[in-house]
Amino acid sequence: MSLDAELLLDWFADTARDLPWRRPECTAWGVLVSEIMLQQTPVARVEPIWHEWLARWPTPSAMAKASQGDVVRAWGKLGYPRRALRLHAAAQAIAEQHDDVVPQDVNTLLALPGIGAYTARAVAAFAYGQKCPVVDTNVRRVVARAVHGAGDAGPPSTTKDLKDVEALLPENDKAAAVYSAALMELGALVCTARAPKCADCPVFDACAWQLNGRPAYDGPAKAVQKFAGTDRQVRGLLLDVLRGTVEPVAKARLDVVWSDAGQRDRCLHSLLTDGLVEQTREGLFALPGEH
DNA sequence: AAAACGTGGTC
DNA sequence: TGACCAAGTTT
Repeated sequence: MSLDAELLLDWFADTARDLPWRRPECTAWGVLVSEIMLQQTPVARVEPIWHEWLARWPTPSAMAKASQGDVVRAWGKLGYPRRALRLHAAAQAIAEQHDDVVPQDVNTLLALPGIGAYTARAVAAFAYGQKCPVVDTNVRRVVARAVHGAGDAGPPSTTKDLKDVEALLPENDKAAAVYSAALMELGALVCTARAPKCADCPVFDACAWQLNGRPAYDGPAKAVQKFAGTDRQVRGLLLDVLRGTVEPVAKARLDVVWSDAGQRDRCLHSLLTDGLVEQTREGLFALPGEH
């Protein structure tokens, strides 16, 4: 079972969103920044911040010169702010060890902080037009349905997932890279998690899920992430105070965001450990590297 | 290998 | 309204 590349490529050419990191003039650095920002964060929230970042830090070396605090503040409310710190560290590594050029090699990319199996291949494919399987949550869902005839993807298995997608890719490097983007776009726009728009699907006729009678997902239940009341929420509240000020603040300013002192202090400590917050000699708190 | 890690929109 | 979901990585 394989999906007709031409159908998907034609659909992509007609339907794909005009995203700034897909423009021909976008640099590899721009692609890398987009991929990090898009980890678990929707396109609509990434786009404006991406524009700000590329205008402010058009190259890895430009970002390498910024302070960690500047980067964390500019990250705003994209979420998972450790990504900002890791991207800053990656920028420094690229500037210092790779002549300010984003690496093309998957294994070299994998060695950079914050770059994992997905992002390394996304950069190789989308920034450099290489043929290599790019597997994200969209692609896993599309493959689970269209190829395996399941209702949804089961638990991830990097090795098997890469192999599944590798088998689908067209021979030609450039075509394979566009095909990878098309697979993701199909999952994002048509083959969605809830209420897939099968009537609009370019590979409807070849879809194993359709041919299989659209069975429901039968894999293990997916764990739902709680947020309210968790350390994640409290860390977010604490960091939000610091994002809003340039001057270091007294602990009392942080204490007001959460009533449970034990949880509050544990979270502040974890932020310090993560390097997202620093304490000044005077005992005040601030974003890192700005004082 | 499961769990931690932000934030906001949607149905 | 609250569960589910969003271009994952790290430990």
